[in-house]
Amino acid sequence: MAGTFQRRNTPQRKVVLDELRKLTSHPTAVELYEFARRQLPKISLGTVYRNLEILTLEGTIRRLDSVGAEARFDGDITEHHHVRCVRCGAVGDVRGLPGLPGEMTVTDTSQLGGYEILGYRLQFEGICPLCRDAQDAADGNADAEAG
Amino acid sequence: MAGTFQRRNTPQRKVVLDELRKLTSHPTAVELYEFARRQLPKISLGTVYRNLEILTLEGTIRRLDSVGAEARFDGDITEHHHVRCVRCGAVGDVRGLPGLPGEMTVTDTSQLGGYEILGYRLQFEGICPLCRDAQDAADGNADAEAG
DNA sequence: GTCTCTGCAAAGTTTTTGCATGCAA
DNA sequence: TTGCATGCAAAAACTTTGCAGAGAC
Repeated sequence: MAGTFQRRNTPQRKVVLDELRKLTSHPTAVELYEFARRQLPKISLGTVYRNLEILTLEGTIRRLDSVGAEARFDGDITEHHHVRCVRCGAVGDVRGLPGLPGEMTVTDTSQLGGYEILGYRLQFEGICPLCRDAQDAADGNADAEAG
Repeated sequence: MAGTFQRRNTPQRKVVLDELRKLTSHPTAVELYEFARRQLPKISLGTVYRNLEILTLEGTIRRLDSVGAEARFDGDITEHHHVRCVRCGAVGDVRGLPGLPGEMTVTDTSQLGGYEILGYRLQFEGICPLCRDAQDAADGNADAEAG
């Protein structure tokens, strides 16, 4: 039966989890691999992927599929949503958004195509502070080109 | 300058768009390619990808990055959200959800990490009717194993 | 005739997997 | 000692791109 395997606490798994929890940047697997290599130079990308999958299935971390081409990972599994910068792809956190239902209970599935709803994710799109600054700076020079 | 090119109305582009609009299954590029080949046997997957990108940039169709590993596409660009089946990966539509804010206006960016918000997507997760049926059937035999 | 689009194929990117060995428990 | 996990590398899955010829306008 699935789920009855004995999980082992290897240094690789610990480093992957520790590094992910240290980062607030929602890194990709490859980015996390680079960080992990600083502590375990021989760790392989395959191992990083395998541990990320295990930790995701355990519910220890969260996988963000919705933020672009590659998956990103979040060591913070408390309730929150994400913003993705449409310019640079950075991902930030969104918490306690005013005006949003803290919990949505959907009992009428007739408008859900018969799906049984397990949960939802709110995914914002926007422009991060750094790209806003860059845009503001560019706007100062853009008027001449607009005509 | 970008955007000044004259778009041509090729049969390939028409077929890609027509097939996508016929389907409500939010197909992947490869799935759409299979459908398109029935009308244009020599169409290439690269052409399908290129046209999907063009149509997306034009705003004629919608690309769904948020529903799994591969991108899916939606020929219906009216306002609606999506449900993804966590079992089989199918994607359904969600419309006029009661209790949801039809439009969210977020002016206080302090809780958004300084991001300028452009929009949002609501992404549901659930179990589709087919997988529910399969689960119900399986539950009848699962009691013995639970103990 | 011009210039975008196409088919084909190669290559790029991201993720998974096979296998022999390593190591946590 | 047992068997899950690792490193390495090949492969799979998905998407993009270069190029010469085709075809829309």
